[in-house]
Amino acid sequence: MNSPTELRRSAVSANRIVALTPRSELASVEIGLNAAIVAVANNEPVALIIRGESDVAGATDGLPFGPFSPREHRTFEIGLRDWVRAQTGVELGYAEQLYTFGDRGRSTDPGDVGPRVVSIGYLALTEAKSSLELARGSWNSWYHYFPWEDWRKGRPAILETVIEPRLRDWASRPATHVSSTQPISRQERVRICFGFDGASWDEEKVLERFELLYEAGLVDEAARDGRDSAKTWQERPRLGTPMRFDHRRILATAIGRVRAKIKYRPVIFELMPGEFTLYELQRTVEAILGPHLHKQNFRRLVEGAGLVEPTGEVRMRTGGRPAKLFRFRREVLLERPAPGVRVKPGKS
Amino acid sequence: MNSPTELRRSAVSANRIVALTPRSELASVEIGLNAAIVAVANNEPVALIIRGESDVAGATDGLPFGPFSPREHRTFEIGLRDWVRAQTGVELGYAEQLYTFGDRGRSTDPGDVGPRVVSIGYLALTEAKSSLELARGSWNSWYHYFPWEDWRKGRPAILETVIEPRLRDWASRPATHVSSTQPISRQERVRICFGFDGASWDEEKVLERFELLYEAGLVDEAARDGRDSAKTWQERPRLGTPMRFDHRRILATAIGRVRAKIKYRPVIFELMPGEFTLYELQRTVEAILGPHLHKQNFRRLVEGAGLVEPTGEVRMRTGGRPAKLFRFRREVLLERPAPGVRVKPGKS
DNA sequence: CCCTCATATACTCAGAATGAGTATTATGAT
DNA sequence: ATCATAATACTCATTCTGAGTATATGAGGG
Repeated sequence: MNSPTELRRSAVSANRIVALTPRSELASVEIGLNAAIVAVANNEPVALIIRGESDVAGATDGLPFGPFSPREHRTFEIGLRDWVRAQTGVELGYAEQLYTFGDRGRSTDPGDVGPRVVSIGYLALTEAKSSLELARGSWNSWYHYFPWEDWRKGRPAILETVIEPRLRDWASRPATHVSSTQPISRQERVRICFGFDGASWDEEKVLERFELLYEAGLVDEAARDGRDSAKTWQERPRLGTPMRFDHRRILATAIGRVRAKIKYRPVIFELMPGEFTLYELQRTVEAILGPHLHKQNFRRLVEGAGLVEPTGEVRMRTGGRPAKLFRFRREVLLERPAPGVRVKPGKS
Repeated sequence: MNSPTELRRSAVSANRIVALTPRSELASVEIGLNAAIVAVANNEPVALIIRGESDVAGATDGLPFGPFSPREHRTFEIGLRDWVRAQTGVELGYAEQLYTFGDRGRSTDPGDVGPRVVSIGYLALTEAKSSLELARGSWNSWYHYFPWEDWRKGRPAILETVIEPRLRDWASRPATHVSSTQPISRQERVRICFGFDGASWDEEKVLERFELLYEAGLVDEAARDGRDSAKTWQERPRLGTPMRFDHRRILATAIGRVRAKIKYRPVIFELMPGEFTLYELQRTVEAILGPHLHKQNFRRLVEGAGLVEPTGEVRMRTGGRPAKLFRFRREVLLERPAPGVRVKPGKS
C-alpha cells in the first residue's frame, strides 16, 4: 500500500487539486451568515425576526442575515457576533454553528448560475431582555411559523384538520421522481414524521416535518420552487407564516437542535435569568420542547442531577406557597461528563 | 412593536444588506469539501487518508479534499459523492455534514488576506471492502492520529507517561491571553477533557481534547501557528501522527460525531456487512467507542431494541459454539422515534 | 383570627431498565 | 470421551422512571 509508487501517486496534494481547478469555478461564491436567535419571553419561545419586502411567495419575515468578510473577522462566530450587535443591538451569549446551506434555489430566480450564496446557519441563545432594546427586528413566537410544533395545549388541532388529510392525499399519489432506491415510502415517512397511526411524536424531527410539508407543496415557500400544487397556495389555508429565502428551513433546524441539545447540555440556562423558581425553569423547558412535563418528577430530575442550587431566597406572590429561588450550578459542567450517554463501558 | 414605522424601519431586507456591502469583501472565498471517510476493517476503525508532500510541521497525511463548484453540483453532498468516487473509487453510503471551518490560518502562510478557503467537513461511513479497490489513498487506523483515544486495551499508557505531565505543566503556567471572562481554568479544562483526578473519561470529547493539546502546543500542527513551545516539536515525543492543514481537527470532529451518533441512530450498520454475528457487531462498536462492553448486556440491548433479526444461518468455526447470524432490521426506523430521549412528556 | 384556595414541596410505590454475574449449550481439537 | 472456547440463556440486586398521594405555606375573604 505504501510502496514508493503508491506514495508518489498519492502525492498529488490537496493544494494541487485546488490549483488545477479552473479558477472561475471556485471563486464565485459568497458567504453569508444567518442567525436563528432564540429566547423565551413570557413562556413563549421566540426568534429574532427581521421584516423585509414581500417575496413571490408572499413572505416578509426573515432571519437576521449578514455577510462574512474574511478580512475583517478571524472566525465566523466573531463575524456573527459583530454584525448581530451592530444590526440589532443584541449581545449573543451562546452560539453554535448549525449547518451550511448551499442548495441552488436559495436565490429567487432558479436558472441562475451566477454567484451563489452559501449560507452558514447559526443558532444563538440569549436571555429575553425587554424587547424594546432591539434596534431592529422583533421577537416573534416560533410557533407562529410552526404551529404544528406547539403541543403545550395537547395535540394541535391543525394536525387533524389540515395536515393529516392533505399529507395522506399527497402520500397516496405516486412519487414524482420515482427513485428505484427510495428506501421508504411516502406513507411511512408521513407516519413517522407526524406520528400518525399510533406512531409517536418526536419533538426533535422539526426539520424533517418541515421538509416533508415542503415536498408535498403544503408550505408557501414551495411555490418559489415550482412544486406541484404549489400554484394554488393562495387558496389553501396557510401552514404557518412563510419566511423569505430558506429561512424557515434554518429556523426548523435551529428548533430541532435546541430541543435535542437541552436534553444533554445545560443550555436551557442561557435562556433563564440568573435566579428562577423550578416551575419557571419547567415552563421554559416546556416552551422549547412543546409537551407538558410532570412537575414533581421534573424537580426531582433537575435537583438530582445537581443542575441547580437554592439561593436561599424565595419568591412570594406565586399565588400559593412561596417558591424557592435557584440558580444554575456551573460546577455540574466539571462533575458529569454530559448526562445521558447510552452505551456504557463494562467488564468482560 | 409592529407599528407602521417599525415595519418600515425593519424593511431593510437581507438582500439589501448584501447588496450594500462592497463586493470585494464578499466574493473572494473558495469552497472546499473535506471528507472524513470512516470504515472498520479487522476491528480497526480506519479513515481514508491521502498522502501528500511534507508541510512545515512535517505532516504528510491528509483527508480527501475536493473543490465545490456551484455550476456542476446542485448540493454539497452530490458534489462530495462525485469527486470522492472519481478520486478514490469509493462509493459513499451514509454522509452527513460535520462543520464548516473558516479560520484564518488554514492556509500555510499566516499573513495572507487573499482568497480564503472555507472548508466544509463531511463525515461519511462506508463498509470496508477490500482496500485494494482504492484508486488512491489508503485506510489508516484513526488511533494512529489519536492514540490516546484507544481504550480497548484499558487506559492508554501515553496518557500517564506523556500527556498528563505535559498538560499539568502547561496548566500550571498562566494563560497567555488572560481573558477576564475566562470562565474555567486551565486545570479544570485539562481535568474534564482527559479525566484526570477521578473525573470520568467522555469518549465523545475527541475534539475538545485535540484542541486542548493544540493550545498547549503538544501536537505538531501547533508549530505552524507559532504557538509557544511549539518550536521544539522535533525534540518531543510525537502525540499521534500530524496531518496537513487542519485535517486532524476535522477528523477529531468526525470521530466525536460518530461516537455520539451510534448511540441514538443505527448508523453502526453502515459499517457492517449485510450479515454478522452479535459479537462482530460488538467488536465494531468497541472499535468506534474505545472501551470494552459487557457482552451479555450488549446482546440484550441490541436484541431488545429490535435492531437486528436472525437470518437463520449460523457461523461455524468461531472457536467455540457456532454463532447465529443477524441482519439489521430496517423496520426499527419505522417503530421507535430514536432511542434515548431524556425528558419525556407526562401528565399534570 | 380562621378557613379556603392555590401553588410549592415532600414522600411513596410499582414497574422498567441497567450493571454484573452465573449457568448452560454447541462446536473443534486432543 | 474430554476439554477448551466461545455463544447463548437466565438470575439478581440496584437504580431509574412514571405516576400518584400527602403536606406545607403563603394570600385573601369573612
